[in-house]
Amino acid sequence: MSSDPTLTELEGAALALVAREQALTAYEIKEWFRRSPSSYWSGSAGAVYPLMKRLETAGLVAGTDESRSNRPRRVFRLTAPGEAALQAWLSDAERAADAGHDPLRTRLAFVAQMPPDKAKALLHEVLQRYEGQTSPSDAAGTIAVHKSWLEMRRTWIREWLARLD
Amino acid sequence: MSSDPTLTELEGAALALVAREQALTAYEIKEWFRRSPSSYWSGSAGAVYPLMKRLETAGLVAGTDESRSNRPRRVFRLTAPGEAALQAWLSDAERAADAGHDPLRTRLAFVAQMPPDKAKALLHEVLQRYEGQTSPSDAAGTIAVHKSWLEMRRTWIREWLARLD
DNA sequence: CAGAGCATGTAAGAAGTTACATGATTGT
DNA sequence: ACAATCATGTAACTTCTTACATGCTCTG
Repeated sequence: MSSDPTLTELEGAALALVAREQALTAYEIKEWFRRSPSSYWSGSAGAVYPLMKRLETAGLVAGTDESRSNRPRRVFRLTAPGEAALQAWLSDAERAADAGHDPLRTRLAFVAQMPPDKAKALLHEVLQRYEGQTSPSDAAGTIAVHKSWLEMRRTWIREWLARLD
Repeated sequence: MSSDPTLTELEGAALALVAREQALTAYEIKEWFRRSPSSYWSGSAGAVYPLMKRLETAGLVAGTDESRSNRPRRVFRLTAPGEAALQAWLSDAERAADAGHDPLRTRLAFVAQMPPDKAKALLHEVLQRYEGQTSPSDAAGTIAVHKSWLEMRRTWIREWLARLD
């Protein structure tokens, strides 16, 4: 940001959330990030409140004060420039094709530095942790993506377990 | 870091690289990160040189000055505590099970906010970009992981293309 | 009506990015 | 010998994290 129209991943996701729900407070957006299964979206107040201020300054969201008592309550809605920026961010194929950050993939890249039984134990434990995931209550589309992603990962891990034998 | 033994992902990967190659300079590590297919590992000097200094201060690598002329040249090797820290980092199942950061997954989570033809176009372009990837010259294990990861992703994307029809 | 925890922030610090500086080395 | 680029950093800035402050609102 900072007068550059390119959104960070956090900013883009926040914008997409506001678009989906029509109207959200910074707190609600923060909570969504916090509940997400990735620690990349840590959902800290120190990240989200300033982020929404940046988006508002950039004119991508409009905040209205909807306090119903003395406590301030700022509700954000998407603006027309915000909708355009969101579409550009969503359809950015270069970003979408990036390999991102994948702690398991990184460790597999160095699996030769581990004793084989430790490597297999690691993969088994990751599988178990995948099982233990409770699907967070969220929009149906988000849940479907996470479910199919988990399924893909399980297949991938089983393939590597077989390869390590 | 900062006297805490828990390594960041960048630190762990740097340590694993040093372990794999026996002896590396900060420059060589930086270049490895830069060539990686993920922009998460941007491979900037401003990240890697201070990082290696941190690892050395923490006693996880030992740097020796191997200048052969006036130019300084610092070569890092793994220490015994470094080996222990590396093994702990590699077999950290909690980190490995984290969903990490995945730009495509994030966009799919908000695919309902996109016009369907735009969504399909995005997935097709990501597939094309995957094709265009030249396998970076690196250790065989790293290449194998990236190849199988790409294959998994292609399958996943084709599944979503079918679902969007 | 007292305590828990909800909601809105801010402050200090960590870790990364881009951009620059500077000297060494290499190719022509 | 000159230019390109390799290699080693450093400086300023951005963004995120952790930790705190503060007042509101709900529940027993």
